[in-house]
Order: sequence, then C-alpha cells, then structure tokens
Amino acid sequence: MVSAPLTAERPGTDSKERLRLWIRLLRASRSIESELRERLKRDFGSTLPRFDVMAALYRETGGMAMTDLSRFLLVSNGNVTGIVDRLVADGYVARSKREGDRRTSIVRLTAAGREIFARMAEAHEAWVDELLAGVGEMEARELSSKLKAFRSDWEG
Amino acid sequence: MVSAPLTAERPGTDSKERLRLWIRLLRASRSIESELRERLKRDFGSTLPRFDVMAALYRETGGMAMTDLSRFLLVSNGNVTGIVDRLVADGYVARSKREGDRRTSIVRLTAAGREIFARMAEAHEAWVDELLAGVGEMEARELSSKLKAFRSDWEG
DNA sequence: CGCAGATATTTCAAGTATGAAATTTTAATG
DNA sequence: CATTAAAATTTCATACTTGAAATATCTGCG
Repeated sequence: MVSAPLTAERPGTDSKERLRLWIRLLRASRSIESELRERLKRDFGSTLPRFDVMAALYRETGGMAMTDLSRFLLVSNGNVTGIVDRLVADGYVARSKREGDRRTSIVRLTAAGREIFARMAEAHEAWVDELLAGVGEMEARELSSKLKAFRSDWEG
Repeated sequence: MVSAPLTAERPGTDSKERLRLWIRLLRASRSIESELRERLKRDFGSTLPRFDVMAALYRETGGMAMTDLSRFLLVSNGNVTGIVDRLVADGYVARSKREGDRRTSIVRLTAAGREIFARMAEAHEAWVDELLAGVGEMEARELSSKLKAFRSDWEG
C-alpha cells in the first residue's frame, strides 16, 4: 500500500506512525527501483532481477546452488529458474552439476557474464549515488543501521 | 540488487555508504512486503496490488480516473487495467463514465468493496505495527521524515 | 537392502508488471 | 469545418513472481 493511514487511531499506540513509515519506505524503494530498472534497460538492455542474480554470482566465484540463490535474493525458487534460464540463453550464466549430488545444480557467471556485469555494477553504483545524493555519508550510515536493526527484530 | 557493494571505492565519495543504504532499504521493504502478501492471501484471499488499488479508492469516495490511479500507485497504466478488471469481476469495484468526456472511466469501490477493505485495512495496520515493533514512535517519525526528504530531492 | 521422508529443482497456473502500439475521444488550429 | 495533436484506456508481447505440484535424488533407519 502506498498511501496514508486509513483507520481510526487507538490511544496508546504508535501504529499510525509506523504505518506512515512503512508507506514512505515502500514509496521510496519503488521510485528508486523504477528509476534503476529504466536505466538498466536503456543502457544495457537488462532488467533488475537479472542484475540481482548476476550480482550474487559475481561475488560467489565458485558458483551457487539454486536454493542458495533464491534464499539470498528473497525470491521463490521457481522464480530463479526462469531468470537463470534466460541468462543461460544469453550466455552470461552456466549451469553445472555438483560432484556426488545430482540434485544440486551449480550456477556461475561465464567470462562474458562477469565482463558485462562489471560494467553494469559500476553504472549502477553511480546511479544509486546520484539518486541518493541528498543523503550525506553520516546520515546514510545512520539510516542504514536503523534499517538493519528493525528488520532483525522479527526475522531470525 | 540485494547484496553488498561490489566495485572498488574511489576516494572522496560516499557512494559505498549510499549503496549500502539502498540495499538495506530494498531488503527491508522486500521482506515486509513478502510477509504482508502472505498474510493478505491467508486471511483474505487477496493480494498486495489489489489492496493498494482498494486503499486508493477507499479514500477517494468520488472515484478516480485510471490515469490518476496509476500515477498515484507508481505503476503503469496497463497494469492498473488488469487489477481493476479482476476487482470488478469480484464485485468490489465499479467503472463509470464521466460526464462530458467519454475517454475517462471513473472507478470506485462498491459497498461490498468498502466493507471488505475496511476489514483488510485494520488487519494490515496491525501487521505493520507488529512487523515494525522494533521502531519506537520517535524513531519512526525521524526515519519517516528522512525518507520523505531524500526522495523529493530527485523527484519533482 | 528397501523404503519413508527430506532436499533440490523444475514445471505450471494465475496474477503482476512494464513499455509500446492501437483505439477512442477530445481539443486546438488553420 | 477538417485535420492534427493530445489525452485516456486498453491491448499486447514479454518478463517476473508466487506457491503448489511434480520429478529426481539422496539419507537414514529398520
């Protein structure tokens, strides 16, 4: 939901303020996401989900199992299958089998994938820097740690 | 992208810190969104996009044009068409024409829609309150205003 | 060994999501 | 008044997304 609180306030609760925070959070991330998606498409003919997958694989040089990938990206496993399929078709990702366990399939970036991704990551970082230009380093650090904190409250 | 900074740091920039902030922001909103989606489905057999549309229409008693709806929700107009179609099929939303302009179609909640939505909104607010329980009112207020601020920097 | 249960992945149906093209209607201008 | 540009929606192709069901494989226990 991307609007303002709608129900009547009960006394003794901060729920309205938290709701407002959530809405702002959501709107902020949606606007930024949408801007990044647009630029990724314009400059690289790619998408955000593809970027996410490649980013995860970029740092895991040895490759990742599909399950680990989906857990890390916070998306369903069925979802990752499709995105990886398309990346494989484009020659940016390769699948392989793990010794001793034929269930697990390890995916990793190809040389072409690493090369392309390095360029995308550089642009991406500059874009984020531009889009969040209004946030100073100190402030970014603060916000960052608060966001980290309130998430770990209800997740493991 | 939902991981940590990947490229080398240039001296004299806060870009790494901003990138980290963006990643945290994204991960936070994704986790919360996913939890809310699950509960909305479990308790009401509904979805987040439907909730968003209904929330917008709930406050605009007179109804909204499709374009205004899509602009407000930050999603494409083609997208809104489909969601509204399904809400209409369920009897929660009605379309009507505006006097004098046959292009514009005004959509509004039906009585059934208002009734259902009121219950969903109440549950939704309680969920958000629960999920953000770690954030005090003061802190929520602070975070909120910072989020609002850094968005308006690059959007109109 | 044999087989119930756990794991890893894919497949599938349904619902989002975007951006571009097509439609329909209105407004503006010569 | 006719034509052209603008505006509001819908349609369409493609990609993403989830959650559940189907497959295939592995593990542990009797």
